Amino acid sequence: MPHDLPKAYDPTAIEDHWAEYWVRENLFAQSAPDASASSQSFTILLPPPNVTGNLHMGHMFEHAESDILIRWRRMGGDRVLWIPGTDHAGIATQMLVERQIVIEGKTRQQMGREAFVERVWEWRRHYGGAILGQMKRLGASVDWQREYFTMDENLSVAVREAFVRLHEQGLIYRGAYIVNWCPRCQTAISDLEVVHEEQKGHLWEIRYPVIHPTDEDRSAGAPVIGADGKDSGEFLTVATTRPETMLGDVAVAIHPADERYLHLHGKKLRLPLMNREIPIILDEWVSLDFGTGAVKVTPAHDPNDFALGERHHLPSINVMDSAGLINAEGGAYSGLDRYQARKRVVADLEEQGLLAGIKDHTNNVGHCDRCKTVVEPRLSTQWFVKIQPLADKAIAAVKPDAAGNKAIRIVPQQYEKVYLEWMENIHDWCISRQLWWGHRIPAWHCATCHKITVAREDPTACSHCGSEKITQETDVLDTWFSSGLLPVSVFGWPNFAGTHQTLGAPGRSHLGTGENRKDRADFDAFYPTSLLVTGFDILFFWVARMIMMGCWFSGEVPMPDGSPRPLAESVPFREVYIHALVRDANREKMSKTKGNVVDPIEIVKQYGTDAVRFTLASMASPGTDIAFNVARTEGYRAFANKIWNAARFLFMNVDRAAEIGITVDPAALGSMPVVAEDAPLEARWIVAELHATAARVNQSLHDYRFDEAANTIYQFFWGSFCDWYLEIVKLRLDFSETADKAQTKAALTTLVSVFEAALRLLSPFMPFITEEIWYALYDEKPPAKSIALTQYPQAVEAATDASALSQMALVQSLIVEVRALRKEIGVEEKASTPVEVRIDPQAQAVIAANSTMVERLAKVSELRFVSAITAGLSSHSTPSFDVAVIYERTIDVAAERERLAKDIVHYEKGLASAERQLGNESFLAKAPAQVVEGLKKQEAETRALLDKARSALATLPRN
RNA sequence: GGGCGCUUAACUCAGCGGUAGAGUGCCACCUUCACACGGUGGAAGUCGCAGGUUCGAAUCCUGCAGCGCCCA
Repeated sequence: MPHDLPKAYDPTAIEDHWAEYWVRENLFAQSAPDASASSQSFTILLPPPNVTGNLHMGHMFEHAESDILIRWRRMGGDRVLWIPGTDHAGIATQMLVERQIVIEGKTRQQMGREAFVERVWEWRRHYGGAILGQMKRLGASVDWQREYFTMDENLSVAVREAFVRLHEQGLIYRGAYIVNWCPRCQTAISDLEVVHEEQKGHLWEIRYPVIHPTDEDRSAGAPVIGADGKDSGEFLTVATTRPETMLGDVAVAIHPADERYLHLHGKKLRLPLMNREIPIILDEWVSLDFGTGAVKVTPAHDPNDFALGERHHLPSINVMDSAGLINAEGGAYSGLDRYQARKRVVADLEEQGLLAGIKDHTNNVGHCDRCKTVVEPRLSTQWFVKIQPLADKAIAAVKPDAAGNKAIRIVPQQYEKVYLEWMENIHDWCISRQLWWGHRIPAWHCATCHKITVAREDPTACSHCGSEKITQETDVLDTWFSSGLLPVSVFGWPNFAGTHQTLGAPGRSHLGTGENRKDRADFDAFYPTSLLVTGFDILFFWVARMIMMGCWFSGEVPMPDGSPRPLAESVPFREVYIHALVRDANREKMSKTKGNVVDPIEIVKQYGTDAVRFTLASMASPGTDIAFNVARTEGYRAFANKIWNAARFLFMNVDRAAEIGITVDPAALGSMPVVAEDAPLEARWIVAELHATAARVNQSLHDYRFDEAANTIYQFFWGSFCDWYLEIVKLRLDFSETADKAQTKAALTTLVSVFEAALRLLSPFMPFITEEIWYALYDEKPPAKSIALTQYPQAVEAATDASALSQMALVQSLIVEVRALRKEIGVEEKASTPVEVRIDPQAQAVIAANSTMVERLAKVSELRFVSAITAGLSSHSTPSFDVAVIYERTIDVAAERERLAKDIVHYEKGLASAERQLGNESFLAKAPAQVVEGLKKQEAETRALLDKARSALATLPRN
């Protein structure tokens, strides 16, 4: 029998083996069921990690939680599917490869688009998706056969179909707007890719000379305050944090009600440095309090100014090129970098006496999330999705309906508000990126009629004028455009029948052929997915986009029976579980710059995957970030070791039993253990505890309380099973000639079956060690290919043995008191002593029936039941009994006196509190009866204990 | 500026209306034939502060202080 396990558990010795085995055997692959299948499906789509990324603690945490849920559901009998994959991460990947080729002395421009993209593919084939390899090592029970990549052919088809369809629906437009522009990456980026950081800067106050009205103005009836074309000698002072943008100013705005400037209504200003006349405009958006109350308007370089410009029909003057250099529109400053230009502009203004002041000012400066370059708001032509129609559905999906039902439940619920807040204030989505790596926009510009052709198949001629002079749009789509589609695209959309038609004609007849049904079998079986597990920082990234796009496009796919798909069935997932953030031991956010990043793989190497998973699970309480501390992991490595050694103990006994012909019936394993009514107390107790534990764990997991579930199992395994049950069962495992073989066999059966069930209970949390021991338990010939494919323990109501629980509690209490007494009076560890016990008859029967337990676990040589404690130097009292240890040794009277005095204070306090409440009529009148009863009982018990402690103190010898 | 969260034993966190809990750490003793990644026992908290509601508050409400996050 290969039961000879090493004395200490070494995770590194087994984990690689099982990780490889699980992948090799494709144990977690899942296919669409045939029509007769009755099991419920439980599906999770992995929020796609960045293909350039490496696994960090946050991933490991997210994957641990997902895997626990997935393994738990799988063992619970659901048809489980967890789909892994990666995101092509446009900017990040392009940057990474660009850096590589720079080292080789090349630029992507030199290489050309096609060669560069091929180079990126090459990179991705060799190095991409390191995270997935790490997931394999960590045992994530995903279906590797379904691994996706957002640039895959089938997913690209989905992206193209989605774009074309939105375009057909009038929801995609192209226009010039202010976008966040990264001068380093040379592309537009989304609001969410901009990281704001507070920076100390300045607020420059600049005087703009007020000029006299021209003839033209005068003829229009404007007030006259001086000679034509000359400065009036008056200035309007504006405040700005970016003085260089004044080169592109087209107006200055003031609040119409601002009394300081009433006389300037209708006037013009001369823009310093550029000598351009610009109007003073009135707009209520201007804040009276900020700066001077006058705002320079630069529509091409600020989103608010752009909006102002639109309202007031002002031109936009773009003074900067894509690299952040001042262009020809910037006159004398042309060619300067934006910061050089800032210095020069300020210096020149000062020289001309137009700088009114410089104030310190802390402002939030946007940086590119990828390269940390300061983002420049820039006017450029981009592609947008008109988001409101999509957002409306996405709001409806999360908001409770009239009956209080939600198509998507967000857990914890507080994030629902955050989501709705964001979704209700959403802006049109800029989906174009000036990159080469990504899904190229399927639009063609016509050189003849200048119109745009958008098509599913690459066109050869303009759809408007037929000209063949067409060129494809160079921009690619935002990565999230493709990741947002994943919930539908991974299940085959739109590559099944009934989707190549426009809205308004949802097919019902497309399901007629068997082939079509097969095409969409995955979709029918797994959409909507059950759950998305992700961090709150992703709420607006994938979660929001998946909901918008999932609802939009799946809504067009009829239900399997041909009926229209309701909202509740068109959502991409039914629940979103938002997990906490993992921080370092000092609660600091982990970051490369701070150097406090904990590499999960390193920790795993030291402590084992199971211990790290268990740490993460046990700390995953809702609403609190995890301060990852290896001290906890050390504790759970010890836990793994404890289980390991419990297994060794078990195997040792199984082997010894086998020698005298006692074996455990395999039929006793694999389900929930039950026990005969006349079985020994510890057997009835441990089985009852197991059922209670299973019930609690299932409930906790159902509530996403990973911490409760983990701690419950920990308590059971270590506290109940190892500390008590194993110690007691040693009494029953008699392998001698004279042994009662039936008793030994029964004990062994309970021992093994409870342990086996406990392994299954623990398996989702610690898949490696449980797999290893489970195989050993079955002598390497288990009834399934993996413990992960067995049944999860489910509590049976009838197994709730309250009397076993209370009787065992009594026995445990007596043992604990005797042990404490022995310590107090200094009994040597090895010595056994008689004890006196004063106890009521009913409880005495319980103790008497289990006397061997007490004798063995408390080192008692003789149990003497008495009507009052008569012997012994020291006694302990509990509400159930008094107990004294008989031992001939002088006790430390002073210490004993101190202990008793302390007890007395404690009891007095408790008694006073109880009496105060019981003396309160309104308490008696208003508190529930059971609370009053409980308090009365407690009062009586405390009083008795107090009396006993007092008399014990009085009888102590004087010294 | 708007919103959210946190403050409980030395540390990390549960508990969220009925006389304070866990893990780690700490102290003492113990190498007992599963385990020293162990066993046994023990010490340790006026539950951030101030009001209020309640028979009763760590738990509900209000204010304050400190810490953190998100959005603008």
